[in-house]
Amino acid sequence: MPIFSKGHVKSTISTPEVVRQRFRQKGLKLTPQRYAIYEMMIHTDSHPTVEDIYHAVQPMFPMLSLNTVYYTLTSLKKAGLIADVPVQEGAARFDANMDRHHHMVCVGCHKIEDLYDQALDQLKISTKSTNGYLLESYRVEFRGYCSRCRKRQSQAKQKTE
Amino acid sequence: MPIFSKGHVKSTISTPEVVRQRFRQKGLKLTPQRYAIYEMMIHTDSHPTVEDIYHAVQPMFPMLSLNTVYYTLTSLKKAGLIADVPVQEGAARFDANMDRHHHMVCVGCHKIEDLYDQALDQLKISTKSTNGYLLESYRVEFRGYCSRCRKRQSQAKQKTE
DNA sequence: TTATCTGCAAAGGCTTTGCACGACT
DNA sequence: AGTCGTGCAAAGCCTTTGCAGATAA
Repeated sequence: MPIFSKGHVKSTISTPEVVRQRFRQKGLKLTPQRYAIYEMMIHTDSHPTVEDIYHAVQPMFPMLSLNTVYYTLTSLKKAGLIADVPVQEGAARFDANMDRHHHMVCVGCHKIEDLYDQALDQLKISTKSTNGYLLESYRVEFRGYCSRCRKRQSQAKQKTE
Repeated sequence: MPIFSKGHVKSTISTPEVVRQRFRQKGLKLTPQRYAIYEMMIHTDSHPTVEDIYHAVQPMFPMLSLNTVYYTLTSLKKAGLIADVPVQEGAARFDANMDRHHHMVCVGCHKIEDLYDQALDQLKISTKSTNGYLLESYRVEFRGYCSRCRKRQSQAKQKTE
């Protein structure tokens, strides 16, 4: 069963050596905590919060502090190994998937899923509209209801009918 | 001189009566503080933060509390009279321009400007990509450098050459 | 009159900062 | 050896909550 069923081939391969090299290349020291955090990030597409990451990694490092998670995420982000997910709902969310993609946010359960769409990757703005801006990047965020929340809604509706 | 030089005709007209009616329609009480806050919001396109609004209105109401600004903004948002600007940089930003539009964020000075572009208002996603989501809305955020920051950059570059 | 709004105060959540010890290169 | 990372603690910023008095409808 493919990890990505949507026709997207993940470009991020992570063996310990690859990770080690990637860190060295960016001038980042490779500590066990960092390795664990980065590994965890690579193997999820759930766009975890700092707390999520902390609770996922902490069992392996009982002494791990939240602070270190913050620090690590900041470092990884500066190095371009992860990105923060542009959603404004209290806690920040992070994403180790650096392939070009966009996001769908479920209004019901606040889940965030990746969206791959070629057309979205090629948006063009007429220079007339940009008011002198030199635009370098953009992101598209879709909002709606995920399949599970839709099911839940229609069931709740049936009951009241 | 037109307020909107980009071909956009502002649809929000605000006379005191219109505001009064709009509030009543939404079941909002029209207090002097609220009126002042909403008026201020309507007459700016700077996407102010709560603090910005507070400092703009406070001179007229020396007793005004930040709390009231928060409360008012929450009420106005629930009523659909304003929207929060989807940018995640510490403080929330608000916008009384409810016409369909998108935003350009300046990476240099963090200014936010409106972007009107018909093509952006008609994005379509193939249902194959949506993984069961029922998408209801979306927004596009562009990032880049505004004309002023571009000028500043090129000047700084000249000096070092 | 009554539900809402205001202002003050306090608490809450997320994040950053300071510092000394420890670890990676 | 020296720089960077870790953990603990404290502080910071933005926002929400609680409550009594005031006010718009």
